[in-house]
Amino acid sequence: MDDHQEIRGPLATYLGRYGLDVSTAADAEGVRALLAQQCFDLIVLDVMLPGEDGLSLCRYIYEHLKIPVILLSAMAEPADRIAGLELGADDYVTKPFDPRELVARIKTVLRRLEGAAPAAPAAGNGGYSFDAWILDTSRRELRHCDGRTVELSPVEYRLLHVLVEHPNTVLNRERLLDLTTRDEATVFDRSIDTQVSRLRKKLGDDARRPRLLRTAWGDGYLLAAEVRRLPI
Amino acid sequence: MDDHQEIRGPLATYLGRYGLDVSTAADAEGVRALLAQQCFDLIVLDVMLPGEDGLSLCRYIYEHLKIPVILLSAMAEPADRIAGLELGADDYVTKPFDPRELVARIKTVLRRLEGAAPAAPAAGNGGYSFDAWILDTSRRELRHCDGRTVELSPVEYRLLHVLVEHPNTVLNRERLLDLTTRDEATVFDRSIDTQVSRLRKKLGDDARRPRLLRTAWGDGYLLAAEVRRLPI
DNA sequence: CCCTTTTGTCACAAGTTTTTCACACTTTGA
DNA sequence: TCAAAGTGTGAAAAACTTGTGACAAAAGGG
Repeated sequence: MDDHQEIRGPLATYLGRYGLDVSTAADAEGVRALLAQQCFDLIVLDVMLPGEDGLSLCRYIYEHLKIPVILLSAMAEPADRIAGLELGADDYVTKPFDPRELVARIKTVLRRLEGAAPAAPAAGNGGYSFDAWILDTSRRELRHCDGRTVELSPVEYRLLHVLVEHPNTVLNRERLLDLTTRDEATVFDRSIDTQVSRLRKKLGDDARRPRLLRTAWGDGYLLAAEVRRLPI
Repeated sequence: MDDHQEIRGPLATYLGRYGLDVSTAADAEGVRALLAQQCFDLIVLDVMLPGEDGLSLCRYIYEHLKIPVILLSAMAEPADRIAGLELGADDYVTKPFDPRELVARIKTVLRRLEGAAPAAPAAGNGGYSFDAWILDTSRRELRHCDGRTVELSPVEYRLLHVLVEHPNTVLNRERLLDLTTRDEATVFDRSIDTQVSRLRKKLGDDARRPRLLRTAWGDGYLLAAEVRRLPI
């Protein structure tokens, strides 16, 4: 996750040789896209990214995902390093550096984390990520991987929650209504359509050609996405 | 725990000023003596000690005591740092260094540990920090990071305390009432709304678009912030 | 290709829920 | 006992949600 291909490629290869499973991205947006798709144990992040600042991304990761971050930077003053560490980074390595030292520092961070492993299950159960979205079930909000959050009404939230718990599965209207409406108020089928429409709009899904919240003609709807449960 | 009195003294004083409780020792034997007497959260260790090597002491501490260690050393080659980290050190700082960076690294190591550990609940009565605020539980007051303090009424204080103990979690009115009212006086739900409104005003939160004390429509309220327990 | 069925969307209104306020009642401390 | 601060209450206002019906668009079947 460095901004220079010349560094990023070889570094990834090098880390891979140490038994680490590595993915790389060119900029903050790429990192967020990766984060939405899979879980990571640790993130190595260059402070100088094109576009969004590495530091702001670091803060986001610390606050929302709790994945350890090691910051990389060229010519960092002590003040820069302090700022990075106080933002939630777990280490700060200044370029140029010996790649073996980076490996050692990665392992040190991971070692500490494993040692103190049993993460408290108490505070909320994290959430789900799918496509470029994160449904944060403890905060009850929907966040895009670019950082913006989208407000969801109670029914929209419940609807998305149901969909996300049954991804790639057709859910008929009756089922969706049962799972969505709180009291057994008799509502007619079509109200779900409206809610789907509203949700699609918030997800940026085009109804003509929906990518995520697809229509199962004559049957119901389904969320077409790979959903991951997030720890936290 | 540095071998030079000229450094050790001032450094201890400096660290003390950051709210850290510090003991010092001149050599490995002194460290071992201290370790036998009391518990430490973290040890800062100079590699070049008279007598027993700092590295061997570090290994001992890692293997037997599991107390985090930050190694200090003058003119360390990457190979030295790697060796130190692989021996179980949690960080390795090369002299000369900015003392503020050392403080930042100490806090980072401690934070990493706290986050993973099951966090002792009762323990300290220090306080909590969230957003730009500090809730001082020993003084029962709310301070902004710009220095000004805000007076809280008893109920406001209890409400904020509850929220701060369950951050990023939706708490319904019933729950908030249970945790907020002292005696089981039957109070109706809506009184919480009033208190929330009053608290929001003091936190400078706009009710139209609350940033911190958010409304979970149809459910309750939640504090949307990263909360940290403060030591002291 | 046309007709029927199903779905998408919109504005609107009804219904809920929340916010805020003044006021009365209670507690606290001098 | 009195004043001052705190707190619950009810009501009114504001904000927001959500079902509905109408109509447009799309899909499927013959």
